[in-house]
Amino acid sequence: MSDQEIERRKSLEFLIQNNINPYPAEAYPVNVTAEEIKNNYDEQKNNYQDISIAGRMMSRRIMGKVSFIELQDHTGKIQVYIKRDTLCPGEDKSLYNTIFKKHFDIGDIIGVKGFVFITQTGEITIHATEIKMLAKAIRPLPIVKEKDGKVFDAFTDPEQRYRQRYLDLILNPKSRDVFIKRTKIVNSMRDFLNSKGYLEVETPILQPIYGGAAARPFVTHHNTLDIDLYLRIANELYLKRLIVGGLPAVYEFSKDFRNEGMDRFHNPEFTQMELYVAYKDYIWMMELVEQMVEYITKQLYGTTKVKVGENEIDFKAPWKRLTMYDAIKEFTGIDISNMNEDELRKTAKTLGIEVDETMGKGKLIDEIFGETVEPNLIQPTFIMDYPVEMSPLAKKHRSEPGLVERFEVIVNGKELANAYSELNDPIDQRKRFEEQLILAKRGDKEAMMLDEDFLQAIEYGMPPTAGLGIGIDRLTMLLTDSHSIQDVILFPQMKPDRTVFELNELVDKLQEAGVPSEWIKVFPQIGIKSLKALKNIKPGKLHQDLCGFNKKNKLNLTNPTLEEVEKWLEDLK
RNA sequence: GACCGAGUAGCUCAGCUGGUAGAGCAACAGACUCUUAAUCUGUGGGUCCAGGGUUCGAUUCCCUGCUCGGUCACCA
Repeated sequence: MSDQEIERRKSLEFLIQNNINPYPAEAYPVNVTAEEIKNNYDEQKNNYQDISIAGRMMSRRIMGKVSFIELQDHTGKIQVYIKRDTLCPGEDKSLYNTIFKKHFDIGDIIGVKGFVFITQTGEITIHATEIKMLAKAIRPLPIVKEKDGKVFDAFTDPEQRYRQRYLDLILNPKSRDVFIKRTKIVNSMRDFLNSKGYLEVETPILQPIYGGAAARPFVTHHNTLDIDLYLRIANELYLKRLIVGGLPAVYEFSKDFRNEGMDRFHNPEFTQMELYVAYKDYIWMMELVEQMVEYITKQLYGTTKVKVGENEIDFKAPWKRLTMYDAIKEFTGIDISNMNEDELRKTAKTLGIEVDETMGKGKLIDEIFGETVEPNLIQPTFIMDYPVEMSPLAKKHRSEPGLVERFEVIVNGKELANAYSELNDPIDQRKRFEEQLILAKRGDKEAMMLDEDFLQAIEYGMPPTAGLGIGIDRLTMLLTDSHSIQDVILFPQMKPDRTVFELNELVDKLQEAGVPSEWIKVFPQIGIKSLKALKNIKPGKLHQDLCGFNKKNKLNLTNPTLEEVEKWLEDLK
């Protein structure tokens, strides 16, 4: 424990001994927020003269008989003026002199009652008539200072920001803002879809057969049924079953799981919104997508223009539409629409793209597109008509052989959404699944499984349907100008910290060996933080270290005997 | 998965060619009744990520590991 933590625990004790509950149970009535005061206070009107507010004390300037603190609630910070003789009108000044000055700390959650005024330096401030401890913080908060919009000692370490998101939310208003925006984005998307009468549904996350996308799944096990289940990689096949069932339009905000690499665009669990509408096609869906995203952007910013990195992106509909072949032609000058596999391979090579013999026609086209076109599409663009080999769930193109009716939305060089005229021909669908099975046998770990139950469903007849998947994380990244997916997911996946794991393991073993808990706490402090460290230590040295630490730090613990220490080590083996 | 970079006080970071560490803020003691990165005086605080090696001696050099970041690869 650091000196500061020890000090705070002492303060905690002091409060308790002076009949001040550091964690009171009763509600604290709040009648105003920092933002409301700052926006609406008017010296002439003399409003906000009886306010009650609660929040976290973020900084403190003590000037003898007067102090200023910054109180932060969910809307922002406001300054509070604490004057000894206002707070303690009587003889007893201990609330100010002792309780507040000595035993309140930065990070404590407090309640303040008082009236608003403007200081000599012109800052809207609450003059406190009452302060109350609502929750004592016994761990010091990182200190961030600010002057004229410049931030000093900013809390920016990505590891801490993601592992301890609560600190990020307390200390970085921008981060808090991103997550508020994320919810607004989801809400306006839901409003948009509901206004059209579409039905929001829930489908299984645990699936006996995973499908609907090309990806490796997470596997889990159901004990009672004694079967393996997969965390869904998509919900497409379930939503389509609902279309078979006669629901005309269904959608779901779907947490999906993919057991693949992680980088700034990929988190193992992520969110997609999938939508299926009967009797529509992908042409119709393009209009819906551009309208929906335009609507969301307007709701969020009041404009369709958003700055993303160096670029200003305009989401105003309609968006540019290009077929995949035309897009490649536009960016390379090469028309690949009539090329066979060999010619495609040659073309790829001349463009400096690495190819190998296992790549089929579809894969080659995708590689060429990914290298030459995708990164260059900054403004929202529909890329239409993909090779059939890459899209086992999309309907064959109405006029172009070898292609399917599929589009992707590319924004800022990245895919944002993916949509098809859905394949509803059960014979063709079975054939496509079978082709996937062949790929799987050849070792493609992402090939789709044959879903017999799904095939059965569409054999009963599925109306022609347009389907869409849109990445909520990616959309949020775009609309909040976030560099990494971890900035738009509250608790992104992180590798567990090995040292924490080892420490827990050690504590468990020490408990088993009957070491008293007050002594267990000492072990890490004398440098023993893992079982490995304990194995190499001699009982005599351990005994010396423990007793020495006790004496040096005046813990006043009863020293164990050497025999006891020997027995602990014995029991650990 | 490959390569590169980072890990030092509660926080943000210095620390030269190896001699066991510094600053600001925070903390503690004191002064101060309108300050605002408050100020002024004084004090305490660190297995320099972990393990191993080279060395008389390692925070520093080398190797391995852990965690994070970046780039690329894989991947929607």
